[in-house]
Amino acid sequence: MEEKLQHKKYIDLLKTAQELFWKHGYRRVSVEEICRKAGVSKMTFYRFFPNKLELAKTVFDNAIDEGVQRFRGIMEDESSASDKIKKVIQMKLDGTHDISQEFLFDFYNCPELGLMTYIEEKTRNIWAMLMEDFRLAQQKGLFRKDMKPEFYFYMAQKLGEIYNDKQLSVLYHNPQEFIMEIVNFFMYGLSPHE
Amino acid sequence: MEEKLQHKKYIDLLKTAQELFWKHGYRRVSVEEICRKAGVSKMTFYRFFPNKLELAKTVFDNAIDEGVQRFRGIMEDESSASDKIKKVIQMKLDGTHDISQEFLFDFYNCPELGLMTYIEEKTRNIWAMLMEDFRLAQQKGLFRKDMKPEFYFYMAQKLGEIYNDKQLSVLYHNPQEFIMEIVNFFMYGLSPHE
DNA sequence: AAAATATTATACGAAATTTGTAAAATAAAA
DNA sequence: TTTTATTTTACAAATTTCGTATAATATTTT
Repeated sequence: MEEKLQHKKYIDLLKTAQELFWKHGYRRVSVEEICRKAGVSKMTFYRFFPNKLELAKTVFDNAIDEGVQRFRGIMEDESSASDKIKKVIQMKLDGTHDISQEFLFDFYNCPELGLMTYIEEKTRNIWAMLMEDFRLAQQKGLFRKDMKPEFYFYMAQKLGEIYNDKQLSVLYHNPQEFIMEIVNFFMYGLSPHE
Repeated sequence: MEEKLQHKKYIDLLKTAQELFWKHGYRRVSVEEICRKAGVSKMTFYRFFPNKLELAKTVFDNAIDEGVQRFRGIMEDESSASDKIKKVIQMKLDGTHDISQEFLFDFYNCPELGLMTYIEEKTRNIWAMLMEDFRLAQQKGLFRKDMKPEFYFYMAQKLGEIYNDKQLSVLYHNPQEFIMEIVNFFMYGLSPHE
């Protein structure tokens, strides 16, 4: 039974944990709560994970992997460059796939040592990987060439924060309108289009 | 200093508490967290509220009062009957003003005794009050007369649940579209309009 | 400035929650 | 049946949270 991924209970635990962590962060969620909601006993939990922290790391890793996969999927499909950007942005704003701020905050500010370096290292690797992907797409002519990839990702990162800004969001009648404003600014800057 | 409402700190505590309770429910939020976020020391907290539970009750009461006030505001303004209904529905779907499910769940399932009866009693009173308001508006010809007020409120109550149904929501491209579908169904049933 | 008041910082014991483990009881599979 | 997987229950240790007491600091009032 070395292959944990085969076990339904293992999958259930991961899913439930992500759901709760995404919503409430790391510290607000207890192991027992996860077990209860996933319909798994605490004992089997501890057969799959040595402790709560390792569970969180696994959830974190999987989320990153899935994110990278999605990103590549978007990059490799047939759509136009602007569509690609839109899709990436919408993925970020969606929230269910991207890593939740709530979770990241707890995860990062956890007194347990080694977590910050863990996240930083992981992030650095992903960062380099995505950067390379972007550079390739750029060479193929998908994106403006006079733009540093780092800047693109930095701005994409900022979108989440902007989107969560209450002060700004009240200016729009609904979330969709707000998203489109952000996307459009990101796509066309201040210049008119079409 | 009998008038607590005059104190800025008191207001800050209530606001912060509601924000956190609404998001994470009752049990996940600690007094210290509220104090920290509100920028108030724990001591002053306990000068305003005897304990966490009383704070929650106050938050709850205020939310209900504000809800009733909003409802009456909508009822008394100049707009058409259909606009009134739309506004009430949108208020319910908005979520920031309405009482959060997360909070209500914890609040209700709390082991502390007397809470359920507390909520039930409070709810019963509000219910009667709103019912009377609705009946009056109905007499003035604002709403269809062959409809029981109770049914109207029951359906309005159900809207929240429907709106939160994931299975249904994926059928729509964005939340706004989904809301409009619900509103329209509520407004016109199956018959075409305009 | 001095006195009175409001607020915070810190420390603390008691209660409650959470963690991770152990052993016995059930259920499922070989 | 025997083996394996899972749950239930109980538990000690660690952590968190609650609510209070006391001393220190800031703010207002006189």
